Amino acid sequence: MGSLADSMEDYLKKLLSLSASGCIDIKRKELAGKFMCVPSQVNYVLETRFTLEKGFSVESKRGGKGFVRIRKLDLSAENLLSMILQDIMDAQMSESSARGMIHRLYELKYISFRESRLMETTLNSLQIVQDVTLRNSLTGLLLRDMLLMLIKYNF
Amino acid sequence: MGSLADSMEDYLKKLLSLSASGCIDIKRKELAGKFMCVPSQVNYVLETRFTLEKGFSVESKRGGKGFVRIRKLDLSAENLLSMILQDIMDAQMSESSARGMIHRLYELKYISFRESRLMETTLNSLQIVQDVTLRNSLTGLLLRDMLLMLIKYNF
DNA sequence: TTATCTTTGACCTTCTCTGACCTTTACTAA
DNA sequence: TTAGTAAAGGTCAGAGAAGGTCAAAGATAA
Repeated sequence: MGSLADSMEDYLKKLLSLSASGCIDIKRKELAGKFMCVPSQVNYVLETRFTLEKGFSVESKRGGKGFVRIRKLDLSAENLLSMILQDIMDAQMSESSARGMIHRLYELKYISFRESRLMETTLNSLQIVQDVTLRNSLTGLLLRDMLLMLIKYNF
Repeated sequence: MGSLADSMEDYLKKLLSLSASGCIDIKRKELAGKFMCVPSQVNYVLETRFTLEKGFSVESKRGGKGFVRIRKLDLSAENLLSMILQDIMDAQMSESSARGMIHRLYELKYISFRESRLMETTLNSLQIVQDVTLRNSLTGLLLRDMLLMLIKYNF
């Protein structure tokens, strides 16, 4: 069976999916109690599973009436396009930002899972290019062209 | 008589064939214990017998509640992808034959139109690689990895 | 005998989980 | 008001639990 962290992740995601607003408030200590672990374990789960990268935002308040609020972000199309535009404008497209972009495109359902894997596979294969400069330009070029293609054939 | 590696291979393949999902999770240390060998021997078996080329995918997670997951991929003979795979397994590939292959895959409905465009875009971008040998190896590698990916994430 | 395949073991990296200690906030008694 | 206190939540380093790597030694096959 999965780790405690995994179950806690599942539990929170289930709560989130059941909530109409895509937002839940929890008590750190209560949650820890329910899972019979130390409160800081909750932070561990939040830091590893509910990151911005993964499409969540977490805010909290300390002290009496404190809480931890978890939100499922739904990135708007405008946000995404502006981000991508920026990435493309920046001449240098690092491999990691390329991967981030691919992931976001998938999350937003602009590309299918297979398409995202196809794009990532390309990045992987490029790793055998020794010349870093060549590899980086290839990465940028590839992402750009793929995006243009996707846009052309109707996003 | 067979080596330890051979028996371990047989054992794992039997487990796989008994599993309805074609997927098993094992504990590296436990398996090593069962065969009275060091844990790294398990890695040796996985690396030599359960490769992507041989139709398996292996993923794992470290740390507490870690695991090694072995999947049997569909590489059956009637699978066109696997036949194509044989052709290009270790060879270089010219751009034109790569394009032909992509087109065939599309015609046979193994890939969508967008997917075919994505793959072709990659070939286009590779054109900036001057060194023909490098370019052809990259082309072969890319096609191969893309096919393996398509097989891995199964239809 | 040489080349290839197996096996081992020392050392490494990643992931989880815990506990001690810190900071912030609401409330309340002076 | 203000100072103090209790009740949250936050941080961080370290321990423990997997799995991974690599090179060298030991077998086997050609």
